Amino acid sequence: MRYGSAEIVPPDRRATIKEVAEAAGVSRSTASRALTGNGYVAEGVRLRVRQAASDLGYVVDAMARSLKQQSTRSIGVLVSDLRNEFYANLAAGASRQATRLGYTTMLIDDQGIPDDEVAAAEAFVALRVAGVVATPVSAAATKFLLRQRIPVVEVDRRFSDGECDAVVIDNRGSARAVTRHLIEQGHRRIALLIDEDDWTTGRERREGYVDALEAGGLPHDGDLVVPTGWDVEAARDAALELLRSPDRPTAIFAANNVLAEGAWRAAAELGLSMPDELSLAAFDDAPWMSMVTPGVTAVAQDASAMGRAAVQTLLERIADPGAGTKTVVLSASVKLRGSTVTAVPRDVRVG
Amino acid sequence: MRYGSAEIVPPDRRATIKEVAEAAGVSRSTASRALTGNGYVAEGVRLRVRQAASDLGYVVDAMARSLKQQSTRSIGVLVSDLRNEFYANLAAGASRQATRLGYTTMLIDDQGIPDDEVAAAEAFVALRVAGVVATPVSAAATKFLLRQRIPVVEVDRRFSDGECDAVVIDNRGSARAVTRHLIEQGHRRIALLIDEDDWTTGRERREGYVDALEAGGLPHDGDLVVPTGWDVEAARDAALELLRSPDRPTAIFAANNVLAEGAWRAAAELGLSMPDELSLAAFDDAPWMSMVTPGVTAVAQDASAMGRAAVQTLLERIADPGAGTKTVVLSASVKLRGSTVTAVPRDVRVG
DNA sequence: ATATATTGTGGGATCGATACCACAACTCGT
DNA sequence: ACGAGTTGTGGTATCGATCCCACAATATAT
Repeated sequence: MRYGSAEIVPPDRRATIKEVAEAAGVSRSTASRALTGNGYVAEGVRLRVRQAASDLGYVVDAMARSLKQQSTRSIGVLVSDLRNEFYANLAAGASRQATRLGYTTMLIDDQGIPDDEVAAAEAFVALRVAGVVATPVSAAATKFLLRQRIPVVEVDRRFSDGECDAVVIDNRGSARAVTRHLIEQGHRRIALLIDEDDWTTGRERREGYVDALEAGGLPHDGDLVVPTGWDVEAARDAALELLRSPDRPTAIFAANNVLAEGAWRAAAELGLSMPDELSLAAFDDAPWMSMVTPGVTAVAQDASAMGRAAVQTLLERIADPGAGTKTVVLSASVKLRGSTVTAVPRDVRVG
Repeated sequence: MRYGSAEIVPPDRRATIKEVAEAAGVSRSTASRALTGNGYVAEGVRLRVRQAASDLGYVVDAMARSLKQQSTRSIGVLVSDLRNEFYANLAAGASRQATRLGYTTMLIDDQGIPDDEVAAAEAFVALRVAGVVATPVSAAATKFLLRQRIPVVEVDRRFSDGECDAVVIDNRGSARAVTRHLIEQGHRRIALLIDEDDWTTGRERREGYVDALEAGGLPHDGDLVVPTGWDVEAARDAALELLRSPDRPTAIFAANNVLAEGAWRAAAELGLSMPDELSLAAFDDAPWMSMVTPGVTAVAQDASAMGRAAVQTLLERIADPGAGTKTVVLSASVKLRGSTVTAVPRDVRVG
């Protein structure tokens, strides 16, 4: 872009609406109306202002705007670990939906650390976000946000039941369905590999597992519920110990994809062939589960859809702050694969 | 929290510094100094103000602050597809580093769409971010941001060479190393599965591939460079066709993890055993590559470290806008696995 | 005792955009 | 020709926090 022979150099200060107004020969009020479309402006003037704005490379200052308007078009998204694809997909779904609906997203990864979660909540308040979508790791952040009158939607798990909206899947029902499937395959000793009991996810998955055992008339053997750490190594170690014991289970139900990876590695290490020597089922489908041989039976949750639904719910709440809280329960499907069956039937849908 | 017998209800308006000042019996100026720590405040007064702020649940309005200060403590992160774990890890690394250094992150997923990328850039300008980290899909967004005097760090690939900082890995060298490895395994017909040539990533990986062929005295057969779409399906189809041809290659080098998945599925479908009937190597290590049997040889880039380095570079640039642009080249390692070798040696480091 | 630092506080302008209100110019019906 | 309505524009206060500057009060030096 050249004017005469001189290269255009951008000014060192950004243009303000005042400069746009002067360039167009109108007042700031008129310029504002021309650019935002709120209020009367003659067509010719509107064009002149638009042209001046574009010439000057004017971009509205969202700070000044939202300071005046006392509201922002941005939402906060708080997830526990972006490197875990479940959260990444959730964030992607939320972010895209927000963009689609004209909101910008402030994303914070709190690494599952409660203190960081509260710090993130404070940052969101400082930024005056219109609302927050969070996968909570404690009740503190949500409480803090709600006290500040900022709408919150809890996703995946609940810490503030009834106090805010939520988007979850039917953990209990899905866990029950998978466990029932294992029972139907003839298994009598089915272990549950689980990392926590404090979150609704862990608790409900465990309840579903117990439900199915009871419905199937199987004893609920406490030794078969194996608590473990949250990472692959811990899960692998726990699974190794479990599978080396004399009365080892014939099937393992891993409560999430990380634990499933640990179990898978343990089984591979011990040379146990699936599904005959050991069956494995997981909560949370992950790409590798359909890449390995045999594939791993898993409950597939659409994390991206959860993110979308959460943003949707949040914006409805923003539009109507007075409405009663609601919980959206999304369905999940069980992907049957070679780790539990020899002839693989088509997907089963639950929830 | 109860006072007397009445439940405390939060006020419907958020507290401002003026209210904090009044509660503490000081002026707004003093309250500001007490809270920010800029300027003189008597110790007793500081405590009184802090207490008042905490009682009122005061949280600073970042909008008002940055409007006055004409600067923000937030950066923009622009990635192409959060569902792709490469970008997710990159974003996680960037986000965490930013948080660590006292910045908040605005994350946008532009889905690899140039128009969305430019829209995202405009949103960043409106929000007056201090800088932007981006995996560019065209030159437009970066140019726009630079014209607005907003520092940009391009990550993974370059569109604005020399005009801004960048963080990349040694694509050419890594591709050369992998291809050389395949040649050393005795392969003479090595196909390159690649989805694009317009980005520095694709171009350099291809150059590295060609380098190695030439160095190994092999003919550079154009038919062995297979262009394909960017998704798994397209890659699988291309690989299927390639592997069904009468003079099929004995090795495939997939230019990224998505294409590798397509190739893997194609090989599985055709029942080709690895590494004897077919060898497969990939650029971009993904979790499934170490879960499957045999494992897939791959160039492992530390996406999280790239994100960290990008934020680091960005903040240095913000601190010293006048310095010459720099390009940070991170190293990558080649993970040798069963898809190319029978006895698996330890990792080879390149770059 | 007076001059000079030091310590501490408040007043008021400022950042950029918006939106209410007043008002001007013009159209139209009677 | 006059009042009522429509169309269009500008002046000004405002959002919340910061920070420069003036200035008061006290401490220290000469």
